[in-house]
Amino acid sequence: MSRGRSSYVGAVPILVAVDCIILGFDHEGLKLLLFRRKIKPYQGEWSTIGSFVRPEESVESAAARVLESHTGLENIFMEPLGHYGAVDRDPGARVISLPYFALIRLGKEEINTTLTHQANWFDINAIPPLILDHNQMVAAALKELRRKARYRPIGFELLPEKFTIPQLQQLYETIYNKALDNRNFRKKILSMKILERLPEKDKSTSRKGAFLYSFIPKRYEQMVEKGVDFVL
Amino acid sequence: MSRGRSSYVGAVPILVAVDCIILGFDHEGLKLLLFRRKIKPYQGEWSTIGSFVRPEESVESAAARVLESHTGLENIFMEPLGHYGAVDRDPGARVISLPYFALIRLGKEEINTTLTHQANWFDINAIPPLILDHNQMVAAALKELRRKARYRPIGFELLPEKFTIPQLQQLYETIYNKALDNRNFRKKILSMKILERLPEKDKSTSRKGAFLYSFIPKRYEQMVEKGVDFVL
DNA sequence: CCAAAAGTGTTATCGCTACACCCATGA
DNA sequence: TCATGGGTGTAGCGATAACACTTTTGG
Repeated sequence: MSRGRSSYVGAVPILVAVDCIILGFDHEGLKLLLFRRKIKPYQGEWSTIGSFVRPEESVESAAARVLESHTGLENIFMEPLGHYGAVDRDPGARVISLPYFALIRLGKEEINTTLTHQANWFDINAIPPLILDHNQMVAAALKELRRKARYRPIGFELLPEKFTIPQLQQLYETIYNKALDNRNFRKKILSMKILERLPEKDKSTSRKGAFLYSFIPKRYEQMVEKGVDFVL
Repeated sequence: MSRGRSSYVGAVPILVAVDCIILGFDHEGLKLLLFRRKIKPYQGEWSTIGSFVRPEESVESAAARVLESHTGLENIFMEPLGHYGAVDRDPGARVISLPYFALIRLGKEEINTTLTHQANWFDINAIPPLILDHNQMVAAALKELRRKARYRPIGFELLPEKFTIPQLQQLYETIYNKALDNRNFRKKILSMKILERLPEKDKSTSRKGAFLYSFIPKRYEQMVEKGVDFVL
């Protein structure tokens, strides 16, 4: 009982890390942000980005700190993704990892800020071998993304504020890896009444131009609450 | 670098606990298994059952150990349920908790074995105040159970091997807290083709008797994989 | 005027919902 | 014989899936 405030005599503390699986979407498809590891073991290899949880911060703020310090982004959609707790998963020490999965809106700016720290966006279908069990974590994140996309509208997190319906369709097609009928897609997404059509058009991808839409936050939230079976 | 095999200098280890949220189902409804806490602080108060993760065991096996040592049950359906990592959640020490949610089949035997350790089954609608953030964990477990029940067949975990359709319907009614039409329920569940009708009847609840069914494991697994929107 | 992407309707089918009565049996 | 829970069918409606052509406009 001589170890400060702890009354849990005999319990052995363990290193706890958070790892961020950062996904983004742009015209080329779904991307994963990876980093060259800065410490040993496995220094220099590709890895998701993580950090040990510090005594004075919550697990959640550790994850936010990691994301912010490597991308400059704050208030990002993040969600815990289980835990990895095998005894020998990390040869450097016994470490329990709590991965978070983050969805970010890809614009040109974000990509630049990250290129500074030995970072790179990888196409989701061409992920290199990663250290430890990180490939597993990425696979879990992808599975979770697909699950999520099915049961709730997604897009607020992965699309810019204004987007076109073809863009949204492309996002779903990328996630499901499957072509969708554009008439039915439009019908279904519009019938949810979570989109507001703006007066502007995006002419960057066609001569005709596609109308821009934005999510109606209130209705979007209602849909998330209620749950939707968005099989396409 | 004098602390053994760790190459993670400066990282501060933290106590990690697992907590088991144990749910069961019987003729009276959905139940939660709670225990009187054996250690300080909060000794004697109602709590889910937990333990610190030991250096030589994985997180998962810690959860299995806790469940086994308090109920005698092995090979139970258990699933991690996020994590609780606020700095001051436990006044005894900085502890990160990794709750697991377990579903067990309630028979008379199980109840007896647990009554020895200051344990009690509580109706899910009458949970007493629990220590720390355990009420939150229980609420999360319930929410997860409802979510699960909607998106995949459930029942393998909560029902005995042989069960009747009225029993299964009652399980869903309890989970959703909502009455269901028995014709439609039957139609839907049978159309999934995951049930096999046995030649026997259970006569314990009616003079006529209800046919016993069992799940067809293979088809059940397929359904779980594929996902179902089981809104009733 | 043409290439390229955006946008638009209809029909057939399927699954869901709502709803009420007969059946089997033990006491 | 009667009380109790178990078991069954159908019709209407709404959602989904399949399917091809017109519109716009910059070059």
